[in-house]
Amino acid sequence: MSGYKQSQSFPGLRPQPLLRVSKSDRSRAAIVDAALEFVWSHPFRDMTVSSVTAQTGLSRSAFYQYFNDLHDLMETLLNMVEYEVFSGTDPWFTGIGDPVIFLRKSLANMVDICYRLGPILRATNDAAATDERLHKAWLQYTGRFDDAVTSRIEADQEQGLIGDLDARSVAFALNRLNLYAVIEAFGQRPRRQRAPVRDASELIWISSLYGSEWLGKTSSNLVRT
Amino acid sequence: MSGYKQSQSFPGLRPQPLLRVSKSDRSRAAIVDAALEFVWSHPFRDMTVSSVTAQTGLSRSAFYQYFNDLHDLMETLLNMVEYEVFSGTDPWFTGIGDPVIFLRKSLANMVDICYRLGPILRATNDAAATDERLHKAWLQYTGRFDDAVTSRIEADQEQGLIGDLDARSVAFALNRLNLYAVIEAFGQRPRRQRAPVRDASELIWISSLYGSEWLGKTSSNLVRT
DNA sequence: GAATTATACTGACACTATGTCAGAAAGCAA
DNA sequence: TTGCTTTCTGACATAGTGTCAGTATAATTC
Repeated sequence: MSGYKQSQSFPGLRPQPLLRVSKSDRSRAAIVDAALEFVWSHPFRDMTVSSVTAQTGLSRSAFYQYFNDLHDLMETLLNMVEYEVFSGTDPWFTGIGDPVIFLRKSLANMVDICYRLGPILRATNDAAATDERLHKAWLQYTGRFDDAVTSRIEADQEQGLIGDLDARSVAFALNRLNLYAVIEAFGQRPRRQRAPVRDASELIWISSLYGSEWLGKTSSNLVRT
Repeated sequence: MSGYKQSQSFPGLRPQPLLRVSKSDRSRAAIVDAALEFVWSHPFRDMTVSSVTAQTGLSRSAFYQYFNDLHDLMETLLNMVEYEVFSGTDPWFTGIGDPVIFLRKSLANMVDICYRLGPILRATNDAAATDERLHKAWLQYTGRFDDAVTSRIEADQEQGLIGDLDARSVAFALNRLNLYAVIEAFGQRPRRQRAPVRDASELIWISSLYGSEWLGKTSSNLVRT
């Protein structure tokens, strides 16, 4: 579904298949590393094929052995980010029990992960503005999030925990809040602190979904920095 | 402040100075019109200097008489949008009385205006990803909004209408919600309906600022489509 | 470990879009 | 018409892209 390649096949007896990396694998990884390095300290608009390959010792044209273009490379980074963020937000999506606790946990994880990956998220978003294919991939990424949040809201509505609201529209709006708040807060210098971003997210998600009376109630087991 | 040029000077007796437009003025306006036309039906990434001037009968190089580059042109569009959106959201920023009513009004206006200007907003945002100067202009634009919302929240906190929350962080988060929800919902095809977007914004802003108990109370005087 | 095959890589090329500039054309005043 | 100013254009240099024929390096086989 995500095109994210796990070292899936592992045919038993072959010796150390995970360490047996071809030159091709190493070059490709070097390019990805160089891209990660690059977006950490430069905006995407300054990225060129030369600037990436220069970090690897490869010639510019070697790049095209592994990726169709820069946007293709950025799609790889996007898939990495998506995997991480989805893992981190799992608690609320799948947790059983007091949903406010799980929501807090998911939001806190999301903020932490995006703090770590902020520049990548920002770069992939910027890159999506200049490429049709990557833009579609970005929409799919955000769309999957919208789906997951919508489902969770609808499930809680059936339990009577969330009132009568348009789950899809609210999920869409809340996700845009999170996504672009973290991109702007953590994706460029000077990077903001995590706590205020997280707290604002919590406040807004909880009060608009479960009602403002839930706000202070279940936070005792969470560490505030 | 906004660089938005009004026909400012009007030295009394000179005949019809408003109609006395130089050729230069007309050419410049033609380029702006062509850009507006363009972004309505194409993504910004497909915009080139040729594609814009072709609509005007001018040669490509004439463009540089009026703008430094495409991003300079887009900054003009951004200033137009900013002016409109700021005007529309004025009620909540300056209104005296029940703030929830004014907030509703401002959000509804904002959604209507952004529905009308969605493609322009989207194009300027996309363009900002590829130009340092325009990116800064964009940050200033959003920053002015953050300031205005923060002030209003703090004022209402002094009145005891809004509880103890970090005004700046919450303003930042809520503004990102609005901004990117309308960009995505109205800036590209297929465009979404306005009502669900507006209702979701209302729900989230009101419940997180004033508390969810305000939700249904003051909506009787507002038309729902 | 030499021979053979397959893979990875490179430099040169054609192409697109940009921004500049000297000079041509058009507008305007007297 | 003349002369002056504003507006516009075609030609040029530049930067980055993506391709390809051919070379170098790695992997495999004996």
